[in-house]
Amino acid sequence: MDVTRIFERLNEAQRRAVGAPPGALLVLAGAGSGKTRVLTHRIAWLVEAQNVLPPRILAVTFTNKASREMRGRIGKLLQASDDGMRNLWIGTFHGLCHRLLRMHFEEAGLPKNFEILDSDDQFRLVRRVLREQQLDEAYWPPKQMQWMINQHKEEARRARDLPAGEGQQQILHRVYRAYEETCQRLGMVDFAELLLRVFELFRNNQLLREQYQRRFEHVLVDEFQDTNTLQYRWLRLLCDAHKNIFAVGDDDQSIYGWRGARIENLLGFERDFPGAEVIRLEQNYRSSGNILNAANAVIGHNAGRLGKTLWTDAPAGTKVRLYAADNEFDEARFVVSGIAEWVQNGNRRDSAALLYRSNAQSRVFEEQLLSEGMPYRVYGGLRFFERAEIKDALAYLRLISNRDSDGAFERVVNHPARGIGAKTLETVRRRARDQQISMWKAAGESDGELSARAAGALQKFRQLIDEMAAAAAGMDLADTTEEMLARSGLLAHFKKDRGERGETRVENLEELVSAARNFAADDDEDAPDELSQFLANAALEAGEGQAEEWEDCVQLMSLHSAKGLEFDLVFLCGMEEGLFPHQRALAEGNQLEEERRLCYVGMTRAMKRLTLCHAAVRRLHGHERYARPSRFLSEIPDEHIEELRPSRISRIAQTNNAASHLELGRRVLHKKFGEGVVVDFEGRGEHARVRVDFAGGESKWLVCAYAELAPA
DNA sequence: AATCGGGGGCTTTTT
DNA sequence: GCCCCCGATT
Repeated sequence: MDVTRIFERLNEAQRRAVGAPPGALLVLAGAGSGKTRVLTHRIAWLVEAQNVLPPRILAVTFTNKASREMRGRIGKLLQASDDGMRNLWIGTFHGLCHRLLRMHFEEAGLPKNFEILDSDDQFRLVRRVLREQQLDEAYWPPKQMQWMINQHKEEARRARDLPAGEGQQQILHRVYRAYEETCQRLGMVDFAELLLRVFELFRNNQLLREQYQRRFEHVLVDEFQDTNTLQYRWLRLLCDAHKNIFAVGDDDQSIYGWRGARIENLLGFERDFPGAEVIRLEQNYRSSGNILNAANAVIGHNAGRLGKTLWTDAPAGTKVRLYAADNEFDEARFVVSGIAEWVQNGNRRDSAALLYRSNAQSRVFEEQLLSEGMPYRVYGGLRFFERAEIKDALAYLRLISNRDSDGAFERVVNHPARGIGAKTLETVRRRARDQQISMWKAAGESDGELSARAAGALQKFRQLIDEMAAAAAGMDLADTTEEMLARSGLLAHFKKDRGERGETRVENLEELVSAARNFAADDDEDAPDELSQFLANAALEAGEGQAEEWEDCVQLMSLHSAKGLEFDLVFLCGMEEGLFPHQRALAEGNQLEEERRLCYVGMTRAMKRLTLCHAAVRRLHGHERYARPSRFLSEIPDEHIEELRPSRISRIAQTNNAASHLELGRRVLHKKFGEGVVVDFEGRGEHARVRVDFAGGESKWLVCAYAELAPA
């Protein structure tokens, strides 16, 4: 056991964290401070220096990607065999809960073959429940109902825990209750349910709780600032006996408040775990000095931080560049030419990233990149297992695996078309509802209510699925998938769709076959069959946004997607008030700090060069908008900034002292014309003129020196 | 059953 | 202004 090997590549703070005595420990890990390194080394230290057995350790992450990466790094560190690593539980909250529920489905009150609903499946089920409850979707938007249900679940509230309520409340609760009942009846588990079930299981079952509290003697959590209420309660329950929790997070990088993440979990850690130690990792190994200091200055404007100041040994490097574009096209031209130059200087394209606040901004950049012939990759959008054709194929597989899967039945019973129309389905649906049976079973009953043709079509469909299932029994997963694609007519359906869209869909379906071929199922004796595992995996891990792209590409993504990544060259675009910080965040009032954290996250992605851009004019929602530069820009001290082109906006002020309050987008008041907005300017000194769009619809050029424009 | 067009909406995302 | 969804139309 060579403990020095574990410590030798760590700095002082990292060592303190890795070698801390058991107990509650909060590691505040700044951007680029070696967070994953500390987590992985902590586990190595527990195993090698403390002789903790790997099955005694539980490590929780948020994304599959993070858990894969951690598993890989620990494997290398421990030089453990695959078998040794299998005993080490590393996974996402949802993945771990799924595993626990598979093992304890009975105690959790679930059928053995329970199915996982992804967000889309859940949405469809909610919509179905609404229809069954005779509620008008226009008044009760399924999206909002879904949100409401998840909200309750994340606070560990069941429908039965809610007061009866009145009016709207009463109906909401009725929907929630009906949704719960339907899920239970059909053996469906949505994402939040995975966690809630295990939480309730541990809470209500003392034996099991104590068993797992003993088993997982050491609990480690990554991205702790992203935990929601339920996840945090889940963790506390699990650690209740020993309080050995090693939580790593960064309050400054909390950017998911809008989806339930509670930064309070991090801020209140010392209160919830009395005697907890807090260690700060403040040495940054990523960015050069100017970039880091600029980012520090921005985040310094947030109140209510736990407090941390990152520093670096690295040289100051180039200053943060600031470009004031005329409009979004100018911005795109500037950015793309900057990347072209970077590439000409011998750098890789994929070391350059283009970051923005909202995905819609990517379009202009894409057009420019396309016209310059520069390969790029846009992150975001639908992921592999979320694509319609893939979900269609999965629905067939789900039916093969479980005939009672109503969601799957509804999705493909008439897709491709086989003469089973809306009327027939309505009858089947009603029958299923009345008798509390699945649609599959309802479709199999012949009570003479349906026309012979409709009944025949349903029988044919049932026969098709049965045949596919029978064939599947003697085949492996990939062959089953291939057979299903052929027999169902799905592949043929998309093949006759000429054009690019159909082509991509066929490619995706073919890709699904290779995904099935490469799928490594768990072959424990108590593991579910291969197909069930594949389906669960598809729900829990939606896969990459695009088929793996090996070409060296410029990276385009939202600021949120960029978290956790790093690039030599970063362009942070669209830094305008209203866009970033976003209008909706400003309107909500308390969300400015999260926007600022997002800015901090974006800036700290850059290793060598960071360029910030804003445009004076931007077309947004069909209107030209004149926006002031983001307040975040003015929060960066001048000493770290190099202005590549003075802003047109500040030029108005520079060229005309008398009109220094004038800038594009500013509301002004004119004695005669009333209130308006400054939309353009020209000239300098006493000749400076501005164009003002007045509220009455008139647009006028006014000479600043005479017009006496007052701020509105 | 596919296609057209009107209407609404329009921040960020993982599981 | 663009995109997606839904309903109506062929």
